[in-house]
Amino acid sequence: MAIDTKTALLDSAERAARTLGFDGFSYADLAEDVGIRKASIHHHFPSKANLSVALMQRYLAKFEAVRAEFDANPRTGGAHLDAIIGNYRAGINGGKSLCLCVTFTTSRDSLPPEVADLIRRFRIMMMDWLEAAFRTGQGDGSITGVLDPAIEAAATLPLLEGAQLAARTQEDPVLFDKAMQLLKQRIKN
Amino acid sequence: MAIDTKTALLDSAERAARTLGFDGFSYADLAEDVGIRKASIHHHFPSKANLSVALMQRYLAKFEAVRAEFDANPRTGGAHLDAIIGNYRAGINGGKSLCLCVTFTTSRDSLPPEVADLIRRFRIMMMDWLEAAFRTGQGDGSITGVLDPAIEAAATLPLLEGAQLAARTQEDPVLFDKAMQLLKQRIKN
DNA sequence: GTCTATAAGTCGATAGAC
DNA sequence: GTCTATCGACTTATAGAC
Repeated sequence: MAIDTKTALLDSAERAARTLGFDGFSYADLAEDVGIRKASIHHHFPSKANLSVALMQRYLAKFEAVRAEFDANPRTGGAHLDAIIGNYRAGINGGKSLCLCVTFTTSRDSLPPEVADLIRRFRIMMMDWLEAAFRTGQGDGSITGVLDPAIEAAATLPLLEGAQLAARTQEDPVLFDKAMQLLKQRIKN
Repeated sequence: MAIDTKTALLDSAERAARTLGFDGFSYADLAEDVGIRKASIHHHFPSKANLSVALMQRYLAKFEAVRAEFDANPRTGGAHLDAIIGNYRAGINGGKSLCLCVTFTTSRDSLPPEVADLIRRFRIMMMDWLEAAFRTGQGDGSITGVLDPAIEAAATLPLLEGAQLAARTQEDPVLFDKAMQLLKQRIKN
């Protein structure tokens, strides 16, 4: 899957962080998973704090790209909202995984301030995408009952993250779907 | 504040877990906070796994009592929903803290299965309270736009937990309030 | 019930050879 | 860029005196 060692390490660390939390895995775990010695990891990521920043940078960049690609063609607001929900649904991985923002938030104080800032930027980006989706959906009729797109977005991002948590508590993606049911009913594509 | 050492340890551990995550504090931290030696903690809680179960048991019992007390007198559905939102709002502690269920969920796999079961019971209790609130509010007109109380509850619990996360990301309780704005607008007390 | 002392292991991180 | 070897700090946990 991974072309180079650095990418393999990021992949392994992201998987571990989203499943066990950032304090729940060690360089020894990564070393075993990737197949190198743990001292070698320090060549790519001098410190674990450094690794946490790299993880969050890549995560933000990935979802900025996802959004940009989806924005390339014109869509209904409902289609945008559906796509965002789909991304969060895919992120739970059968109820075993959470958004990196969620796991990092629980250990916020042990992480470098740069991570908190990247999470803030991720949330602004996602909130902006959601607000645009609701505004478009309000205009084209693809989302019902929209009064204020900004207020809708401010409620929807927490709902998406909370729905991932719900699924994770019982390792059951159905709990994610139940949490999203009310919102999904409002999409008329 | 705490009468006995065991309670003081539970208080300290709960504060630490909700702020730093369960993997983010050690017996040494508790010892310093409570003012005893770390070996003495093992007399009250033989292992850290044991402590995690005790924390979750007390947390569940506390909120079952909160609900029972609030249920003692008849109220509108809107008043119930308001009370639940108020409890979660109080739990964020200025944006520094999360619900124990949320922090424990991120380190789910490192905790004893009993904890996962207690979280499940906590969620069932809270979901039941929410559903009753929406059902009552549907009947007495204190909550607008309720079609299916069960579906509303399934979306609201994740929203409450997600709103806590939002506030925690930037240590700003206003983000909790913004997340709850849409729901709060529907309460007509 | 709290203490001192200590075990046995893991943690992130470094030095230096290849 | 990966390795072996090792460091010092920290982790949970135990034994046994008081």
